[in-house]
Amino acid sequence: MDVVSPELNSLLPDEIMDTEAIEDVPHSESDGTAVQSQASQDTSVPMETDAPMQSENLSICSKVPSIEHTQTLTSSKAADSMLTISSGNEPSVSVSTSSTLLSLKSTLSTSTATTKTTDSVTGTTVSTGGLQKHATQFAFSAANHQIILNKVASSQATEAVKSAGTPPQIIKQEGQKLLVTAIGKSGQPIFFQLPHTGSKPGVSQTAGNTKSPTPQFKVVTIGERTELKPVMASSGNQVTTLQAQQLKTVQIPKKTPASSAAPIKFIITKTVNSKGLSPQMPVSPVIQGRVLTQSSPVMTPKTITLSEPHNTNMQSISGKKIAISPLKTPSKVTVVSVASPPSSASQKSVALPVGVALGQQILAVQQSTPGSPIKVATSQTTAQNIKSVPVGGVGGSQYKTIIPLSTQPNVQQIQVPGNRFHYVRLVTATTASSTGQLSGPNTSSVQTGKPVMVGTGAVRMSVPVVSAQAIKQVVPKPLPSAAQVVTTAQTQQRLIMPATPLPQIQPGFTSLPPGTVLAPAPGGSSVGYTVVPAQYVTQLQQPFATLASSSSFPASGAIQTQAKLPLNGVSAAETTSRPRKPCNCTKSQCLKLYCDCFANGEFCNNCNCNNCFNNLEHETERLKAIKTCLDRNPEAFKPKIGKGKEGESDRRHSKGCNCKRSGCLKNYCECYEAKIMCSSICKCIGCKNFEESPERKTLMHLADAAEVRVQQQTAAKTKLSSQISDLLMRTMPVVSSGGGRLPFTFVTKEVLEATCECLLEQAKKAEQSRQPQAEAERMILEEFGHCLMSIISSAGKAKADCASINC
DNA sequence: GAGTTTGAAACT
DNA sequence: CAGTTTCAAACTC
Repeated sequence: MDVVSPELNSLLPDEIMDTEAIEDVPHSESDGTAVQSQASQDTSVPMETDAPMQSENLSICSKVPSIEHTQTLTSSKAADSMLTISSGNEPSVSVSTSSTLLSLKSTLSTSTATTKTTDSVTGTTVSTGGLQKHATQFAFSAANHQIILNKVASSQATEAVKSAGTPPQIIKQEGQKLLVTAIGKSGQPIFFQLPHTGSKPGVSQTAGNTKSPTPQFKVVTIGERTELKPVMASSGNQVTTLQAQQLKTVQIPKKTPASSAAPIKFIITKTVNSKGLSPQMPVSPVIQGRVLTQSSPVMTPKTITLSEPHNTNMQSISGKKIAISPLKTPSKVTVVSVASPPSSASQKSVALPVGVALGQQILAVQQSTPGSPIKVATSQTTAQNIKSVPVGGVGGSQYKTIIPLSTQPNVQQIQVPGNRFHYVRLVTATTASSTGQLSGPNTSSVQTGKPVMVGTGAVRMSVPVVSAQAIKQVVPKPLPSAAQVVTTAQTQQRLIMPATPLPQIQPGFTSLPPGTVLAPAPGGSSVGYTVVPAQYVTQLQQPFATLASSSSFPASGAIQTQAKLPLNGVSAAETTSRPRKPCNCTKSQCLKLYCDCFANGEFCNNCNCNNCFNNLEHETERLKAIKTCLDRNPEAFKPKIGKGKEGESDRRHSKGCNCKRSGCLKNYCECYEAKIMCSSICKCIGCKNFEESPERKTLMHLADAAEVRVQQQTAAKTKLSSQISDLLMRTMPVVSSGGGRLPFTFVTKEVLEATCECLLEQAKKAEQSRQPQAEAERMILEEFGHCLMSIISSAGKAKADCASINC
């Protein structure tokens, strides 16, 4: 799910802000997508943070008739994290984790066979046994570093939990349950109850209901994060087989005690098997897991990923849109299933954004010191409007799901085709995971409540915004010496953002540049924010919608690791690679719009600038500069190339150029640079950048010709290189085989001179004997033949000698 | 790579 | 709002 704060929405380009495709859904049908913490009164709660929380309890309730379901959960252990999500009819997700180091890889297939997977590193075992297609629940338990994923009756699960001595937080979600209890160190089991039944609210699901709707989304983040993860849920009656395609993700970044325990990251994604698409086929969940990270012995962050492949065919959702109301009602989140046919319009998805608000409503996420459990309860009153709008006018339309920033803890970068700007969407793990399965073979629908991204893939996946400290650690250029980045083969750098309180600048947040994300500073709910450019996310190469926790967020410079989990079918490198010209600013400190990096809402990275302040180390100055620019021009950070008026070209410069000498046919001209023609709003002099301009045509023709020439040259080079390589490959065997050398290699200078002397001597001999010219030539040629034979003979002999030596 | 040109941004 | 200055990218040599 894409998230853009209401404030940022106002800054988004027209493409994004286009609300034509918005399908607004009445709030009454949103099934309680709102999520609000009890402490939501604190509007300054950071949107997201990886603050050094040792524990947290989250309760997200959707479709709760009354506040009674909104509870503040209390964790008895400092290291425990608990998140409870419940929707109206008691569908719920409850996750509680301890500091147990855990790596899990499991797969819950549709078959009844028992699957047991043991992680080779941690020995964590996940087994799924006796899974019945009709079973409504399975218990996912972990004890002593062992997670057992079983499909059990709800009662069994409850008993198991009780036996484990850890009262689980059970959130019933219509048609499914997800219950996770504390893992680990005390042997508490983890239970994931994922009932499939479409039973009525409050009714425990029973096995055998094969037609029950599949579990809805799940994004559960547990750990020491202060922000709450958005949870996508749907009401039971509206769950259809199409929704079975929903990807379900549960992220449980678990922060262990700072001493030696490693943070735990749970990433649980669940997607119904494609076979479940068939109405006749019972839908069975598939859970896949993998160990995402392994880090240093001191800190051993481990990630449990339970994922169910999501086989959503994005093609099928073309033309469908997730309607999200943009800014009108920021406190409302409505996710409309756009994939399903109108006939199945009954589908509803409930977005339960658990994300931390950015200076807005949303949950109050309290951060406690290590050892002090945090209690966070959220209600659904702060549902955010979400919209999906077509963006980009090139290469087909794309849709972006935008919801207020406040509801999403994760960011997802949006790249609009033809647009230099890069936007950050706050996305849930569910979103990220779902997009990762775009190529899936199935179906015609998109789960409700899921973000829909249709397009050519220009929409980039993102990385979660982590705590300010985390971001700061990996600030590319201004990286402080104390910063540490430790990565392993599967670890990921994390951002450490500064905790600089910036309350005085917060008013300016109402109009941040696009591509900027506010991240809360750790240590408090109202401390400050860090503006994180969208591009910065990719700079850090964190194309994963996973949230990691760390054991020590305090300024100690904790090492952060992030597991790599390719999303959207794109590898990390592919996802993160986005070429950008480095700036060369020398006087502006990269805090003025002269700097392209700054103008694009990006941090400078690998630039050639001097005295750069466009980084996290100078966040205060940067924010001030942003505010200054916005004061001067509220649209300063809007893309200059936007939609034109009716009947005009889709793309045109928003302000028009003012060229005087370039004829608008050089890159000095912003219109020309953007490969668009000047429009009526341009104030250029001597403009030649119009449709019928012969100069422009000539220039374009030359440019095309040059491009063709370059391509041809490249092809020629490639071909030549290939031929050379081929030739070498042919000759190499001759040379290398037997260790011999070709005869001609024996024709050295000395041999040549000797041969010539022989030939001359033969010529003298013929002359002295007064032989006819023909005879003389014959004698010389014969001598030449003798010489060649000698050379060949010598070569052969040397080869034989060499071979004998080698033997 | 240094110097020049250019036009947007910033400033007055 | 207009004129001027500043700035960095584009361009030229």
